Amino acid sequence: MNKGAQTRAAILDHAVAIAGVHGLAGMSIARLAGVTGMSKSGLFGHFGSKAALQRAVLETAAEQLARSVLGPAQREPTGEARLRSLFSRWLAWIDADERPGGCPLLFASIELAERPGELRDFLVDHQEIWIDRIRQMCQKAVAEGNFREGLDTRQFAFEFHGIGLGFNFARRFLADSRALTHANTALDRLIAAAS
Amino acid sequence: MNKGAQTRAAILDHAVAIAGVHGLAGMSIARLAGVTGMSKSGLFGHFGSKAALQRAVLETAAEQLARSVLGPAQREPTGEARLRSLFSRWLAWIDADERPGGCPLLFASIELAERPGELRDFLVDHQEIWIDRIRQMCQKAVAEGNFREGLDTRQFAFEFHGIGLGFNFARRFLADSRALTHANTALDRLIAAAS
DNA sequence: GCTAAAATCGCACGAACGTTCGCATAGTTC
DNA sequence: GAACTATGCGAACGTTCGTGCGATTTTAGC
Repeated sequence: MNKGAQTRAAILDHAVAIAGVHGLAGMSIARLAGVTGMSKSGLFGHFGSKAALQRAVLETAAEQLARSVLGPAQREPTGEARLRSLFSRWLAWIDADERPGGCPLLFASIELAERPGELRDFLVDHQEIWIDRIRQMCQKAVAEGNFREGLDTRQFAFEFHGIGLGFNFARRFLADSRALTHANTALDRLIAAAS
Repeated sequence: MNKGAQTRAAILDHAVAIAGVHGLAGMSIARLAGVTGMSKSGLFGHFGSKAALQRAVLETAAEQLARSVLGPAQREPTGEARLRSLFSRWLAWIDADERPGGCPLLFASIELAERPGELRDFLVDHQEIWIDRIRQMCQKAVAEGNFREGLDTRQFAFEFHGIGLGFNFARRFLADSRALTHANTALDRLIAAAS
């Protein structure tokens, strides 16, 4: 890896963390330069614009999510087991200490919900794909007989997603120690109703 | 009402809307002055600091929520009916056109999740009370025999809240037309399991 | 080890930010 | 209507924002 690419990756690691705390808009180049030990202009040169930096942050976060949540889950056996694996890895990703603010993509989605533009489009695409992945896994569980025939898989994905959002809120904002138990219980109930 | 209080209220109405789109940090005094037709300094004088303005915005939003969601629900008969009323009014509040960005308190909670301070404390208090209200209504439904004895009311409140978050996300961010149906189905399932 | 390219820096810019101030005007009270 | 206060404005402050540019250092290929 080039020196440039190397530096760029290091910058983005810090940037994801900052964006998780202060949001994409609150992630200023001066602050980012401070924590990376670079000059503003030196850092800026890697991206060319603030928007490009924000875009790179979202792409980095999406890659990290794919690598540490979706990827491992897809190596599990299909059906209910894979769904459960995805769920627990997703919660762990949200709760990870090294990434303050929980899931940066969730934060950015709320932040940009009413602000049309390239960044928002990227996020909508990502989140729609994410929810559809859940639906597909659910569909697979139906096909394999884990879940009952005729199950509304879209409804399942909606509720699955809602539990994750509730966990993100309870854990990161309210610092509720019971959040994990509640989320797991909710998933058990969801799966039981689907079986 | 004084001229001052009147103007202040008008400012805050606009401020809640702007905060719902751009967040508390992105709600600049210049922008707010623009939509209210005032000068920056004239507007600023009503609050004395940006932080005080932000605080007033949160208090205004909390009052609006209490007036249009919690209050009416508490005039319904207790038990399951009141919970259902609270739920549908909550969804309507999230989906209201005149308040872009959904629930401004939800947005602010995510925004300030990792930024300790007076504003965050206010929000944590508010959200804990909100979730506890759900729990209390659930408890009442148990006492009245709508719900089964021994029901975990905290768990119920967690799931109830998660459905609302899922609806907020699907409706405001993904613009999913099926969100309302999904949320209502999820609530039915939650209540059926509690009965 | 030389050289071209890439990376980084210091510096400066215009714009927007929150905030302050003195002054005019509008509202309220008698 | 006079006296007083509350309200609002315009101009300016110092700071921070994203961005551009020329100079300088570091890296990579021969």
